[in-house]
Amino acid sequence: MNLKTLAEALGLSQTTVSRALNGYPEVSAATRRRVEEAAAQMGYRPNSRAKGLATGRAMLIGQVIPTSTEHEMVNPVFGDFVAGASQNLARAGYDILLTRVPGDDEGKVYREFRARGAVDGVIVQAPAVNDERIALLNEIGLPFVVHGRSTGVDVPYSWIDVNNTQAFRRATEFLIQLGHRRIALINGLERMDFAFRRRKGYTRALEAAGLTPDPILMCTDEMTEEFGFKKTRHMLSLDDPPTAIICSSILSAIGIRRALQEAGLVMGRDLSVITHDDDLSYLKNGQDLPIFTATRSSVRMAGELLADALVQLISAPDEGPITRLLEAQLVVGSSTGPAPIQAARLG
Amino acid sequence: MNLKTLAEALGLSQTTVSRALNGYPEVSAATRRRVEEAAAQMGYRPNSRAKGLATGRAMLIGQVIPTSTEHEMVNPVFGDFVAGASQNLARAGYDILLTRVPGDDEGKVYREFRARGAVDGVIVQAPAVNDERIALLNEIGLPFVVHGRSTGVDVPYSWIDVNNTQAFRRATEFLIQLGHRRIALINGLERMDFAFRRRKGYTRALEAAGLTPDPILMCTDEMTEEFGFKKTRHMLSLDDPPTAIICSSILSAIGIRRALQEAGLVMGRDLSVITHDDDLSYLKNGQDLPIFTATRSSVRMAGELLADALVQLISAPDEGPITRLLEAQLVVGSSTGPAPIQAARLG
DNA sequence: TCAGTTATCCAAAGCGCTTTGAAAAACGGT
DNA sequence: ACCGTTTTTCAAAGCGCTTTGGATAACTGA
Repeated sequence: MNLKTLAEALGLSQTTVSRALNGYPEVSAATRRRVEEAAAQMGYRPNSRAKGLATGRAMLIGQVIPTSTEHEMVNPVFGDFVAGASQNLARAGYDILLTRVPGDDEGKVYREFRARGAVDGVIVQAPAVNDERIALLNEIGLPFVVHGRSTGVDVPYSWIDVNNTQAFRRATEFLIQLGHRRIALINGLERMDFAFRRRKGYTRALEAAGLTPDPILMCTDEMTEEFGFKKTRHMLSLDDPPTAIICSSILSAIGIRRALQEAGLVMGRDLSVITHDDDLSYLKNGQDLPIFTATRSSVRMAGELLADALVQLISAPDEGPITRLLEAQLVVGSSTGPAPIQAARLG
Repeated sequence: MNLKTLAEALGLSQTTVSRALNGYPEVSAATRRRVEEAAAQMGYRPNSRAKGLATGRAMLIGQVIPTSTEHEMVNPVFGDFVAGASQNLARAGYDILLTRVPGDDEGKVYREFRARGAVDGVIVQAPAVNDERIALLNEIGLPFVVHGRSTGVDVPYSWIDVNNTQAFRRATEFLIQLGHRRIALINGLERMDFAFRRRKGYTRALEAAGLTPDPILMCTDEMTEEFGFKKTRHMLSLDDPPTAIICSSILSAIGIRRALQEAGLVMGRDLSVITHDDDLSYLKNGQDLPIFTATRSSVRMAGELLADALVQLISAPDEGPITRLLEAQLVVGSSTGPAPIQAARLG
């Protein structure tokens, strides 16, 4: 069923049928209804590629699957993010074109997107510090929104980000107020912008309280469960172990919990833990009674906001970049408590 | 840069340039190289939509984001699955078209895919028992491969599945051999085919050992961490609590661990746990020293296999359905051990 | 040299839609 | 009845590619 046969069946021209279905005013109400009914009844849908070719728009948003090159790990927030994004993109008639990067060259994919006219815009995930993708996308003129920011890039671009610095600063302050002095940081890869900023917030809070950040208590890697486990186990074996840990991912926080369990320690009493919580649908921290004290920010909502921003950017490219900074919520659970007495005295 | 300008720049016809780039024999080696070099140098890429319109193929595979309608939860295996699938699809020149289902009607999306010619085939996730999507896709003639099977559907269709029945039967037998008699099942939603089959395997093993499955020890829901936690906590409070639990997801198994920790019990000693493990990249169970004894099957590899199968199915639709049953590996970790003495005696 | 192949290239049609520019029909006012 | 407007409809061009059916050029062997 294509436009031609539908038009013939109705005894109308393709022009009229097309206009009737696309809401143009140059068609009588009666004809429009007749066309719409026939289209619905015959299950007519305009061919995507033909429509795209004629209009010059793909109605597709490009999205590269965010995998770390180190361990081929897929970002665990990807599912929730894309669910949020595609929900709002769908409202505007867009679908997501998902692709994987062969090797390491995401820029190549973007160039190809552009040259092939495959997508109308892209969402950029997991920006690094000084991320070179932003300059590239600006250069080739493909509309894009970044999920996060990139420290060191000072050309204007559209982004939506969580205030990571502030979130981890507050979390650290919270622990300091509870009497903690030895506070560890189990962070993501610090060439990633979010991790870089979280460390900054952590460090600033320590320094503001007159504490010196201790390199022994700071580590950075891919945020797996195992990473949290191993690092915690190691830190507990130190001469002067931490009384609290701040962690960048709930998955690693689960690893922390496992290490504590193994050591026979009670989380929240013997050692306090605060984690960032992306509010993943399959790993809820609990609403009323959170397991972990956490800096919470829904990644799914971020997906929705990025989708809206990108749609707007595509429809009005000259209105300048869209930026939005989201504040994470500090939710207090049972994983934090006052610093153990002796530790507080020693500190 | 389009074909026309490229052809003009080369002083050739569009036909020749197109043929040169697509590897047709009717073009001299010298001309071909000249064309290829110019195309590379000028960054020419054929427009996706124009090419698709001319060839009648979209070079896109449809994929609906697998969210449960109940809790809007995105399937946690989705990221790894799609990473595997898109890797192998990319090799054959396909990208993934990702879309969300408005409301609950996935069939509507498939019909639209077909009518719009938006995709060349689809991957069907999370089949239920008697899944009606299979009949629909057969009816509308859209090539598809199912990730899993659907008990009760007896028309032929292509699928790739883990042998869930066998996996859970073996896991249950393993526990029985360790002396366990009170074995609980924390399962996924049993209208899902995989959960239905796992329960079958579990039940069969019990019955083969002369044990009667106890409804009190069987529960089914969305497989979150919290579900594992709450159910375990509840089961531990029973008069005759289980000495072992079989669980359908490593996330829920983590919840089980938390409940045990809370109750002051040691996993593997006081209570044994076996979980299914999809070998998620962000939640590794450990290779040499697995945390959980598990029935392991890589969902990423499943994605790769499904991609290959679908590509083949599209290129040779008449060769009949492709089916493949994968055996899960039983890996023994530290979460299982002999049944506690008194429980074994009582049982 | 010339007819018969074969290698090489091309003009034009077609994929299914939108959209421009024009024509036909309907309308309103005199 | 007639003319100027407005409403309604349409034919045809164009989006950028592939592919069919020729045409031309370059080789053969006699």
